[in-house]
Formats: sequence, C-alpha cells, structure tokens
Amino acid sequence: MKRDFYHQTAQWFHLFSHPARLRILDELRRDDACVCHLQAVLGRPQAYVSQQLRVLREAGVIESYKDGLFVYYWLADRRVAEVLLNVLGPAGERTVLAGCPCPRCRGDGDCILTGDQTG
Amino acid sequence: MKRDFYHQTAQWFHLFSHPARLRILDELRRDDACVCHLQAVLGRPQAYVSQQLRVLREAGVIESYKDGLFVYYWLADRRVAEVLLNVLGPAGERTVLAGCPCPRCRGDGDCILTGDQTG
DNA sequence: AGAATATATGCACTCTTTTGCATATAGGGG
DNA sequence: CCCCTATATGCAAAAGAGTGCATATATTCT
Repeated sequence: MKRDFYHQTAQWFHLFSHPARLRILDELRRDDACVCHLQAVLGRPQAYVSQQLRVLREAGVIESYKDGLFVYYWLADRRVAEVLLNVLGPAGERTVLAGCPCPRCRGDGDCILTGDQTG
Repeated sequence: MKRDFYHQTAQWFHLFSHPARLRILDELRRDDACVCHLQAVLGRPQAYVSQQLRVLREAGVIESYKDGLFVYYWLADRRVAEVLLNVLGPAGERTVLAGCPCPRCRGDGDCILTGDQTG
C-alpha cells in the first residue's frame, strides 16, 4: 500500500537524520572502514559506534566483512551515495587520523596513496 | 566547524524521516497545495497537518502565500525536489480527491482524478 | 590455555518527538 | 456585527530515539 511506502521511505531517511550515522555514511562512501577507524573519526566510544553501525546494518544500507580481528563496513545501498552526493557534494578523501589504530591508517596498507592521486 | 555541518545536515534530513512530512513534500513537488488539500491527502486532522507544515516552514524548506481563506504552500528548497527525485523517482501527477474542498480540486477543470483515497 | 585486542549486544536512563485535543486567529458572506 | 470556514498555536500525555555502561563474543598471539 502507498502508506507503507512513505512509512518505509521515511524510515530510510531516518538513517541520515543523525550526525554520527551521517558522518559514518559519508566516510563509507569514500572507502570501506573498520570500526576502530570510525571510532577515531567520530571520537566516540567503541560501543557507541557499534550501535550506530547496527542500526545501519539492520536497515540494509551497509554490510560488513571480516579480516582477522577487524570488521570492515561498506556501503551496500547505492542510493545512499547518490543522495549524499546531492546534498553533501562530492566525497572528499578518506579521513586519516594519527591516533587511529586501524591497519589502513597506520600505513600497513598505505590506502591513502592508492587510487586517484590528483596531486 | 565540521561537527556542526553534519549536525545541521542531519537536522535537514530529519524533515524527510516522517511519513506525513515526506508525503507532504512529495505532494508539494508536484504542485503548490493548500492546507485542506494536504489534509485530504493525508487523511489526518487539520491541526495535525498544520503542525507538520510548521516544522517544514520553520526549517525553511517550504513557504506559503495566502489567497483569501486559503494558505498555499510550495517547495522553497531546491534540494528537496532533487533528493526526492533520487529516492522516490519522478514526481507523479497532482493528487486529486473527491472529498477535497480546496479550489484546485473542485472542478476548475485543472485536475485529473486519481483514485488515491486515504483512510 | 590465558591474555590482549576488536567488535557486538543488552539494558536502563534520559531527552526529544509525536500526536491528540482544546482553542485562538483571520478572512468572507449575510 | 455575527457566523462559518480555513488555518495556526499551545499544551500535555504517549511513544520513540539517543546514550552510557557493563559485559559478551571472536580472533590472534604467546
């Protein structure tokens, strides 16, 4: 029914209506990220980040894969990137933080320099 | 600061995260509409509709003009239509209801009947 | 096996939003 | 002026979301 459609879509938009979740989605459209990376980006306790990730995961907009101890999340809903492009503009570069313990930030896999290097 | 930016954008998305507000925005992107028209579309009490309109108005995404007793609302934020196009697809035709007392629904020949009776 | 690290979950408390209802304002017609 | 219609506002109860904390699970290393 049409009513359910708007209800469902509203629920989907609700994912965007929270600063932490929005920040997570914005980070994920740049590149996959593990929990500890997002934790460093948000500057929030790990449990807090995991809870927001759960909301996004259960809504189906992100999915995860494991690599050893690390769990990497990625955008599984194409519309998310489209909407963020519309509203936030083009995705910036991956956020890299000094205090971030994740492999991709520690230089173990120099992910920052891979891909497009516009100089 | 960047934190404020995400907070502000999340607030903006919050407008979409409610079925009634989303339905209103979807209707307004098709055409301006008076309160009683939206009331008929939503199948909700007038006070309820006015309250949601206030939320949207105070957020700046809609504005209104008066024509006699009627107050017509219209989309004042271009991004709204863009995002809705992205997520909901192209705007349909204006919803016209048999029981709607608004001038635009009452036989100015301007409207096409669609059997979208709510409630 | 035990310790350490990364992540997930459950629960309770707090704060905000939602929503119904009574009522206020404002314009138009007799 | 009084009444009818269209819209707006204020308020309080109910529902829901946000958040912190304790703890559970999983994987690697020694």
